[in-house]
Amino acid sequence: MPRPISQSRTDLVDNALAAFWNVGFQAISMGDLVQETGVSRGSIYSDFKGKRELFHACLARYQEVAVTPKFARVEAEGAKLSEIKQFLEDGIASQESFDGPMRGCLVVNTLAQLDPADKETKQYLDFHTTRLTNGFRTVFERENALTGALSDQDVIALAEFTTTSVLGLWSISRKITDADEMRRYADMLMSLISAKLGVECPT
Amino acid sequence: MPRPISQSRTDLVDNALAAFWNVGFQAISMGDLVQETGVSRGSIYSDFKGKRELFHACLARYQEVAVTPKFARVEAEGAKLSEIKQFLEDGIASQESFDGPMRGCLVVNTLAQLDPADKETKQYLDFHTTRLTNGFRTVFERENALTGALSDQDVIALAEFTTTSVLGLWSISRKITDADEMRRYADMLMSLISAKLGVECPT
DNA sequence: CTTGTAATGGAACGATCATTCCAATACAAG
DNA sequence: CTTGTATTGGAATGATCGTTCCATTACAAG
Repeated sequence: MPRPISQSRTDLVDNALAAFWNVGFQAISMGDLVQETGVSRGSIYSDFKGKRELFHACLARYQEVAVTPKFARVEAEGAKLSEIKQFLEDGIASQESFDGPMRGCLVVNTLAQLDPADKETKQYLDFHTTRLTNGFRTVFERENALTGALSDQDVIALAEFTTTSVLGLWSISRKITDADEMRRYADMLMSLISAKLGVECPT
Repeated sequence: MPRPISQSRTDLVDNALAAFWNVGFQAISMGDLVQETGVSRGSIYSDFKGKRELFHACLARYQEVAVTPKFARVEAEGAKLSEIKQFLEDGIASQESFDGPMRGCLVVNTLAQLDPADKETKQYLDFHTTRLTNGFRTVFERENALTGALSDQDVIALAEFTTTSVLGLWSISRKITDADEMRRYADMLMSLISAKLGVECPT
């Protein structure tokens, strides 16, 4: 039965995002995508040039539906270390409650199978890491303004470190079944950052 | 010309390891593997049941040729924080001098595209992370014996954190072109660990 | 109702994949 | 030289892949 209910194309991207996230870009086929999204081959190819372009749309959408809801509080005016702690807890809780395989972070997963020649995909990954680092840095600058414990360079280095370290959390999350191990990681990260900044560790 | 010089099968695994590491398990084909290793299809399939089993042999070999040469000093009797610092610097220098695309760490790459149902491959990844955590933990215990700053639980948590954090370094290394950024990360990690343990940061 | 549009299900295509198979052949052992 | 074995290059297989194409059809606009 062709032409059922005309559905917004947001559905396509949202469902494709879930599929890419759960299974991986390389591992999932266009046939799978047709089934998972409920959108026909013809429609997918009329909206996107191919699998890769659809994936790019999903990477952009990932920021909206997965990153922003959790990270916006860190980017908010006046955010402090407790907002970073909450960001980590949100991510862990979200992974914990997700009914399915450990999917980790789409950006981290993509990073690991990125074709070095694929500059276009790389830009989406750069955006993500830059976003995290900027968010962390602004918070660290705000905290550091009170104590002046760190130089500007050190604040930036601490922000870059935090981003890298968080990527590690999502990397290893794909084989971790115990969310408490992730919480121990988050507590330790907060403890180390607080000590470096010379402020109280949020509880 | 069939049957040239009989080469040890170590060549097969070593060259296959390089191929898996550079290109990735999913992205590389058996045809590529035949070309990269110089071993015929028939021989590969007579030595290994298939692509997956060959990959497992490569994951095991990875420990010998990539991990042990760098991490053994951390696992050595009497190793201290300076050995961990050297381990990080070794990895960064190795990535820096490698002539080719940023390959990162084979274990981290595999983690990101691991089929959750593939318990067999998962064991090789578990081995790696356990190895790192144990190595870090032993060093931290040795350092902590001097100051007694941390509880046994905290020492373990710090070791787990360090492992996770290092995985993050190798994850992001695949898109980093500037080795100095990795060095800043390593310095910050050493600084944070030293502070937590209450000992001098190795220089 | 008529027309135009948008989306359908599914066939078709050429490429590539992992795997199997085998006749041909080089070398070691006798 | 003869035999046995290990390895070869390459054909063959059956499956799956991304992509293209299209007749069909539901719905909105007139």
